[in-house]
Amino acid sequence: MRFSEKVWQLCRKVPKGKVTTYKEIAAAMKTKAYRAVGNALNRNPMTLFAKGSIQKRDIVPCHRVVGSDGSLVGFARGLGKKAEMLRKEGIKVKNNKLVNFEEALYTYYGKRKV
DNA sequence: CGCAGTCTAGCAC
DNA sequence: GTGCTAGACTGCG
Repeated sequence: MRFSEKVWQLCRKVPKGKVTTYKEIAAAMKTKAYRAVGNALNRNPMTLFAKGSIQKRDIVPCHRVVGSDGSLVGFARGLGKKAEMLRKEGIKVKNNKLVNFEEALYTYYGKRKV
């Protein structure tokens, strides 16, 4: 479970109006299981995991997590919903893809130089 | 476009 | 308790 918890915390670290990628999260935890990251986000956070450092009030904003391409991959609630939420946060989405992706991209390493 | 790599969670035995 | 399958992904051919 440690894995999932870490994923959620990293997700919560993402400020509003910003997004992150599975790759970044996985890299932040020194892993390469991008799939496992998404998997953890998919199953656990939605069910509210009030345990340990995780606060039930602070659910994981899984909608702020996008693919490495800045595309709205996955999301069981519906990509359209995800896009809408992101747009409300100030992130522009076009055709299930982030317009200002790199602009709104939040990295745990500080910065990412193109 | 299709296959391989990586990790966790769930189900079956 | 151990083993196999499936999955919100990514990278290479």
